[in-house]
Amino acid sequence: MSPAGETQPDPRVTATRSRVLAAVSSLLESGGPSEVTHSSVARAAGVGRATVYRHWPRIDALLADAIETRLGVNPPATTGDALTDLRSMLLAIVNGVFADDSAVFFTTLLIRGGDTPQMDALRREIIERRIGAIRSLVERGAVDGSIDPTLDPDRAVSYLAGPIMHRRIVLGRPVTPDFVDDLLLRFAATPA
Amino acid sequence: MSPAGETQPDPRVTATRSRVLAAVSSLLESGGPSEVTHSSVARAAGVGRATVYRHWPRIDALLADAIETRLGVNPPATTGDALTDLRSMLLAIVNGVFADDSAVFFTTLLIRGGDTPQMDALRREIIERRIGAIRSLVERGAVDGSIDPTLDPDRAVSYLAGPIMHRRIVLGRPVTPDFVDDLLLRFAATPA
DNA sequence: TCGCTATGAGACATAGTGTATCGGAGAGCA
DNA sequence: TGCTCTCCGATACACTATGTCTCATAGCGA
Repeated sequence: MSPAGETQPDPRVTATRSRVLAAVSSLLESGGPSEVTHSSVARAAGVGRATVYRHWPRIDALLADAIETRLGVNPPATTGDALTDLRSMLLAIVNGVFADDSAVFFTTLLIRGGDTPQMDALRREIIERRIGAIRSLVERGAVDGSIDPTLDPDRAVSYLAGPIMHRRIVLGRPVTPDFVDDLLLRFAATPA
Repeated sequence: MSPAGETQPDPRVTATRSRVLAAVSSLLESGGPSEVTHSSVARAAGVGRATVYRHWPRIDALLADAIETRLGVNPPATTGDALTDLRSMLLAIVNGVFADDSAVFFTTLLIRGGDTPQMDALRREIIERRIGAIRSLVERGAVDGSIDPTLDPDRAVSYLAGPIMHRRIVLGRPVTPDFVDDLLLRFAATPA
């Protein structure tokens, strides 16, 4: 018998779900959110159109699920001093949310964020998770002395994530570790 | 007779054009780019559907025109030293591209930027105009001594515009003059 | 093996899209 | 004022997309 209350999901369901979500990812990357429709997704996934409607009656939910599976994970590191941790945190963000093929997911989240409660909740959650992490590191750094104590944690978030986002999404140029280091040196590190 | 070669535009054309573009702006603000269709625009503008198709056979062109009329103007100031000018430039950007009711236009430009050559050209032009202005001010400031000479003009653009964009679009919080001042002090001003 | 559930295929009404046509109203000019 | 030309709105049309429903089939768990 399966563990009490925990029913094993039907492998057919998980199979179609992953096939569909993979198709959504692919469509989102190649053509943006406007290309993601029930029909196009069904065609791309090799799945019946009615099946897509069954699982995700609304497009928002479909987009939200696809975005979540892509941007959901975010492994923060907690070793060393706060500045070092902040550095690896920012690099993780660069290679995660702002990675070449993930940027569309993030901008979609931003622009479609207010469309539906589910989407809005996802937007808040994904953003807040990163914001909170940066914020607490800045606060810790003010104590252990590795980060400028006059830096307002609330603004620091924009100071640090903003330039990365701008360079990647507005300018469409790569964000190198050197960029992040210079950013930290100018903004966050304790002045000599 | 009208001036050689320059024919005065038909007032009917300019009238419908402005009515339609106003409707697009309104739809874009209230519901985002996905709400902007030939039908919805025609309905909102009180104009025949065929008329919209006549002027803008493609939606991209319609969006591009609406975005251009909104974000097209950008009055830069050139008095005082470079840092002062940079400050007023950033404040102009805050009250222009990133103003409450203009932010959608900018994000639309970002996400739909690659859709069509016209849209892409507009995106480049609008961004480059601001980028170029900031860049040249930073270069000037390195000479007149008001801006940190070790600041790479290329990166300065992201350092300055990024945080503003992040605070406004990602966090959805207001960008005050004080925010800009602190930003300039930390990033651009010559270290004491 | 057997019930149960998810799926694919298709039917269906409805709504939206893009194009073409046509009469009427307004602009420009003498 | 009267004339011509252009633009507009309305309508028709073929076509595609959307959302819902039904039903036979195949794979699942026991």
